[in-house]
Amino acid sequence: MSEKKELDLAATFSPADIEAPLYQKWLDAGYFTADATSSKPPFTIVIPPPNVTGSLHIGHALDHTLQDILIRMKRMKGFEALWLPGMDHAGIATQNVVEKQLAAQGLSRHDLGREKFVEKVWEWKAESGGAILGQMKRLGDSVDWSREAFTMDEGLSKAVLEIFKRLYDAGLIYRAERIINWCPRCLTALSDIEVEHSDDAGEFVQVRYGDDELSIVVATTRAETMMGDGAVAVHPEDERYKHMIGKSVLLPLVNRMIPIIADELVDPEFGTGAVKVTGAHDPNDFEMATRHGIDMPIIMNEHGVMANSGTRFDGMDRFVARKEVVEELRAMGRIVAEKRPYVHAVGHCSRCDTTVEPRLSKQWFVKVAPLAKAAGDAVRDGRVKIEPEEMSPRYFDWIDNMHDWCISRQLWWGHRIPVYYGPNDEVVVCGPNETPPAGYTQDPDVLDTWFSSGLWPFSTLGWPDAALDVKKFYPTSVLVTGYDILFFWVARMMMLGLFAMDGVAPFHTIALHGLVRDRFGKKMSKSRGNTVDPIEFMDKYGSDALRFTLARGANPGADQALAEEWIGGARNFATKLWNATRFAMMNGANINGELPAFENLDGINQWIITRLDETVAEVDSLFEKYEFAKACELIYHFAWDDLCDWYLELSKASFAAGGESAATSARVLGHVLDQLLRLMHPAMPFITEELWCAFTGGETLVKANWPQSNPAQRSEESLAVVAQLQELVTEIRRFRSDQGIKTSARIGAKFSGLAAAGLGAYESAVRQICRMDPVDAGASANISVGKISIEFDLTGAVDVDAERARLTKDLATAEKDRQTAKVKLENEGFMAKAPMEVVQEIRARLAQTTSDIERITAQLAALPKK
RNA sequence: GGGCGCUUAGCUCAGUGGUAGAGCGCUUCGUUUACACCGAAGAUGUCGGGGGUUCGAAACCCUCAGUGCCCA
Repeated sequence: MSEKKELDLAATFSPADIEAPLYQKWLDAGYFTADATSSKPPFTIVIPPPNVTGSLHIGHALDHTLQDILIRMKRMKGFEALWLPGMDHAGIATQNVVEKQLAAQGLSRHDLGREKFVEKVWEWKAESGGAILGQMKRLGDSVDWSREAFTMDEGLSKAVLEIFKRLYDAGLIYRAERIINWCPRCLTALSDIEVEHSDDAGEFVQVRYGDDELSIVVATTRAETMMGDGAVAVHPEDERYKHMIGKSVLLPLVNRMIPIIADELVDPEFGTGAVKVTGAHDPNDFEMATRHGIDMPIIMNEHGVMANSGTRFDGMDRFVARKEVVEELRAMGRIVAEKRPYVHAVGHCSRCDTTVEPRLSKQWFVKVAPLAKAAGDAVRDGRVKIEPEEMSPRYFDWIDNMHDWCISRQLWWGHRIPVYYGPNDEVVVCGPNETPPAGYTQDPDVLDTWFSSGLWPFSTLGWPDAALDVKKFYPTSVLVTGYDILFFWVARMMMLGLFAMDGVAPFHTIALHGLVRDRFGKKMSKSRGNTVDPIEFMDKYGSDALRFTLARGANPGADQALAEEWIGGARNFATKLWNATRFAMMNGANINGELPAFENLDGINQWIITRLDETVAEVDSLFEKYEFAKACELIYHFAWDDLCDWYLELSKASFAAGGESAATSARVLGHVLDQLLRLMHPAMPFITEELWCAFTGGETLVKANWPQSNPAQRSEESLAVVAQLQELVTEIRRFRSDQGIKTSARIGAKFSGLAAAGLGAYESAVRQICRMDPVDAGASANISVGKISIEFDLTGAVDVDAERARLTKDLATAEKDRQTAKVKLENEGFMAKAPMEVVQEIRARLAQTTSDIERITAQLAALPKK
């Protein structure tokens, strides 16, 4: 006998009451702490480290939810699951924030000095980083806090020194004078990828260089840089200019003679076909100037202010100078044509949006060719898979065409470059535990943040020391991140990981998700004012609801839209589950003892177990394929439709009957609920834990076994039985609805043909769900469903018109379907070429619709005439 | 300029050859001791346009038109 449990579950699920205590329970129990000495197979995810000065936005919530789903599932599957949390020091961004704080007090970092300033940044890191940790806990992230890492930690900094030294020794790091992207506001070099191009309105002017003797018209968008011109270049085959090649022209304003050179890089179709060559301020010009040995005077200072040009423009901002230069040239009659606005691509600093100034400068670079080749090959030969695969062309485009990587930054916050210069320009690179010779001074610059985050999958595990963690958990299993940082971060980890770890890639799968957008699919941005706060949503609907909404929208590599009411929908789902569990507990659902033998169960019980098994198998396979949206969709429909709408309703008669039938249903329901809660736990950890513990008395779902499919416990027949029951019940409900009979009203009805249809055993279930009492005679209306007919004893008048309208509509549908099937079967091509099972299906459809038509026609005829 | 996507119900999106789907929204009815954060019933689509392949196309091919992203 099943005993009824005392219910200690409130009628409505209140996330706020359970979430924080449950998270604390998990922490106290140490469930998330991975054991490097375990014999279990490892499953590792390193978190994409959020920027320490930021806060988690909705995109992080998505990213973390997906990782937590994988980690929790693998942990339940018996893996030694490690989800390693941490943060990134985010050089420029963080330094900017702290400098802004200082500026509010009227101070600059130079007022403090390097050491004091860095101290300040650490203080800010402690404050800001703490907020992020709190947010992660709210989300329920099952990360191993004992291994929390920060890119500026001692161990991770050691990894930076080690890898720098190794790369340098391998000839893959070098120092050179090159054109780099310079941000005149951040006062630092930037890598290509930290520059964002946008189409801006500029100007395009054609300027006559030269004098009476020889002149040539060049086209430019940056007139102010003419002070730094070293030559004029034309295409070698350009007939217009061929005769000028090798001669010199007068550079106006500066009054210097510069040569006319020929270079294939010049596009004769563009502008006038003649371009100025400003080697120190343009990457293409730099290439040409280098090839031809042309002077490259630097005519701007680090702030983007004209300097050392020897003209009156010195001291002017570059944009002011541009205007003034054009004005003066115009006054001189040297402007041949002007186009304004001229829309062209202009680079901006990705951190502060200042227009980037290409600048000749001595910097440290990583020679990427061999690293990028290895990183590309790892994906090409299948050692690393990109999910979804359609994203890999982007990866190849990027990695196969990468320029050398400028890694020095003129900042104070970051890993200081471990290079020391001697009195005679000797260069010494120091690895960990190495000290430079006396009298050497260290390079003042720091390294690009991505240099250290590129080491993340192994620096966090204790590398370069022979740490237990590296052995156990490297390579990591899967990297989950947004496609927007495929180049920034993922490519870097691939290159540095393969280099440092002897060709072993840092992960076997890169699972990419998309961006979270607003309800209309528009990108979220502060300027649009359509950003949302994940914490606010968690406060209102609970973490589980937010997580489920995000996971349910996460199709691989695709952006997803998000609207608040959809989170409300997920909250409703949580409440539904809550109440289903309450119902189950009220009716004695349990997991005590063996499940009754499958073959002894009735169709309804077999059916729900079959459906459960199908769902378990499919959800498992979908999660393994990073198909989060589809997996969640299946869970949702199994729980709500199959379990709540049908199984619970169909079982009510059984529970009401008591005795053995109630006991069996209680045991089956207990099993299904137990397994379902396990299956849902990775996506909705809080509510499932709360319900499961209350219901089973168990300790935790975190460490519970993941449901396993058992195809032996499936019955095709039960699927057919319940499909028939559903059709029957739906037809009766439709009749009741059409007749305006309240759902709550009990009516008399008599079945015939139930046994013949194989549903004899389920009469009480149908009566319960349709609220129909047995009655012998006195039928005032009847309907039929297949071979079954139901006579209703309606006290009031039957609404004949409503009934006729419905039957007429059904008849039309059936006739249309029958016609479609008939046309197909009469089509010789179809009969000759369509596969057997398709033909069979259409034949069955023809038979079905034919009998439907007969039945409906008879019912219509039996209706009282008006 | 190059590359990659997308266009399916009012909105956001699934759906890779066999009678068009989901969530939210909408209409009607309803407090039946799990649940009104609910239940039942219902309406809604020339699957962007045009060609082609096929017995059969939302799906495959071509083309046009919109639109988004990445790179230059």
